[in-house]
Amino acid sequence: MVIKVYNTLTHKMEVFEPFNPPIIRLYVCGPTVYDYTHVGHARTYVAFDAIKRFLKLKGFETVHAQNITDIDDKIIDRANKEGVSWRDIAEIYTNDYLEALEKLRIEVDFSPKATQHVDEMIDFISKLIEAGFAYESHGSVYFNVDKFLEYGKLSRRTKGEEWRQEEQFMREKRKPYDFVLWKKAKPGEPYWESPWGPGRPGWHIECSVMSCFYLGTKIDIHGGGTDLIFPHHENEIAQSEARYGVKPWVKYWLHTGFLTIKGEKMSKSLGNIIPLKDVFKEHKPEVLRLMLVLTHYRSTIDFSYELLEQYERIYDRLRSCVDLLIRIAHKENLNFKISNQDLKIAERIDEFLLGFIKSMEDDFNGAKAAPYLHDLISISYTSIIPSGKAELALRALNAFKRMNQVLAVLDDVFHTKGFEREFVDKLVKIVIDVRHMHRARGDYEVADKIRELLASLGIKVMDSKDGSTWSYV
RNA sequence: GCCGGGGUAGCCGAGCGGUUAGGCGGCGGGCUGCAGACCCGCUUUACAGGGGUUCGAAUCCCCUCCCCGGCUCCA
Repeated sequence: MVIKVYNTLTHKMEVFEPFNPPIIRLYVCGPTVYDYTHVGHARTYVAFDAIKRFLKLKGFETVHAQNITDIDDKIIDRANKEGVSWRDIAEIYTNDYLEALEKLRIEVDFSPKATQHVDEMIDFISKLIEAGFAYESHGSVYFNVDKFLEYGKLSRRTKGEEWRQEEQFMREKRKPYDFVLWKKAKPGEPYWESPWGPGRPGWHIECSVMSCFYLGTKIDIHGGGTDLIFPHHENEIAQSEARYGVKPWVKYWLHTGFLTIKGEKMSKSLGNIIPLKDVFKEHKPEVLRLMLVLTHYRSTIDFSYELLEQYERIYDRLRSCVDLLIRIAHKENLNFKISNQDLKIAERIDEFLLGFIKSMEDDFNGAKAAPYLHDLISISYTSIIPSGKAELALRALNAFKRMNQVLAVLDDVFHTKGFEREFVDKLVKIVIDVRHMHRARGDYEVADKIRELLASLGIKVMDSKDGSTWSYV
């Protein structure tokens, strides 16, 4: 089955055909580390992580690079304001970012830092000057946009007036829309030595340099938030295609929709930025991740804690369901005797898995895939768990595992070691049995106390006429 | 102003020419010592407004209204 993707470059849905299958080279524009990572960042990074995980599920091999911009005007400004070195600022927020990736189960193969690739950037810029695509002026270097005839093809801006950028350097630039590749250092600013004197790299150049350095000049997917289309990605294309003469340098440009707060974009001036560390105080990272993966990556998400709490319930239901299935699957009554009715259930499980995968094949549409996850949960509760049949539980678990390759919110449930799980099972069963003795004799005070104590360990006990079941909260 | 993305039942949100997607919430019921979880039923034949094309439109075309984003830095 083919995968379809929406390409910002062509504004169309296209059949996904990587340059050199089964390898897929993926570059995602990472953060400038001058402040805490926020939910908007998470949206983009989780979206691309899910896309990558889905491609892996489909049998592709992926190489994923996501840069860290650790030198930039904003970092310098912040350092000056706080009276600390720019390196300290970069380090604090780099750590915050890496921690966020880990919590959200985002796996990146390369996290290159701009400051570690300054030599390559200087070389890249020199080559652009040699080829006539860039010029030195007053100790800075600018890209000569007029020389790159296809400028504007990604953002579909055709008029020069729409390209204005970095206007404060108008005295040095030939055209208002030329952009800086190398920025001359002012006194007191951090700098690196270069053929044009002390300075630091411009913002756009690092992504061109690092993506080509780690992934080569034929990149399958390049992504980021929609706000990066212009000027950042437009400039990256100009730099890279001018430098290497390759076309297209990137085959598929993918952009994530915004995450807004009460309908408005997060911004410093509105003061509505929600840092991840705040979200994680009360909510599990997996809940946020589940919400983000089950929303289409291009649509706007109007974030609210109420919305997140909806997914919290879904997450709890999912977890309990899988947990119960695992316990059934571990029973020793496997005989693979399956009735016709069981077979029908098994077929439906397969249908749900297939539906999930097909939905993801359609431009990684997590929102379209979500109902199949719900169907799988539902059939587990209505048919599989009550039946207590390990054969069916195993089949459902297999489907959940596949879905989880993309979702990545159940890793801890699946990774609990067999022995450990068995031991905990037996231990909890003993406690529950003891509680039953109290219940049988009507001593509900002790029974409730036991239930309460188990709950404090994250173990939820549920009584029914067939005895008690339990699961992790 | 220009360029994008949208407006779908209380809320979130798929579908994008023909089988009442799904979830969340609410209400009622079942189960239960209580509670929770879970199950069943209802809320649900909804698609901004107007016109057109069609045997048939939430889906295509035209007009209007409204919301959000981008157009110096931003995931």
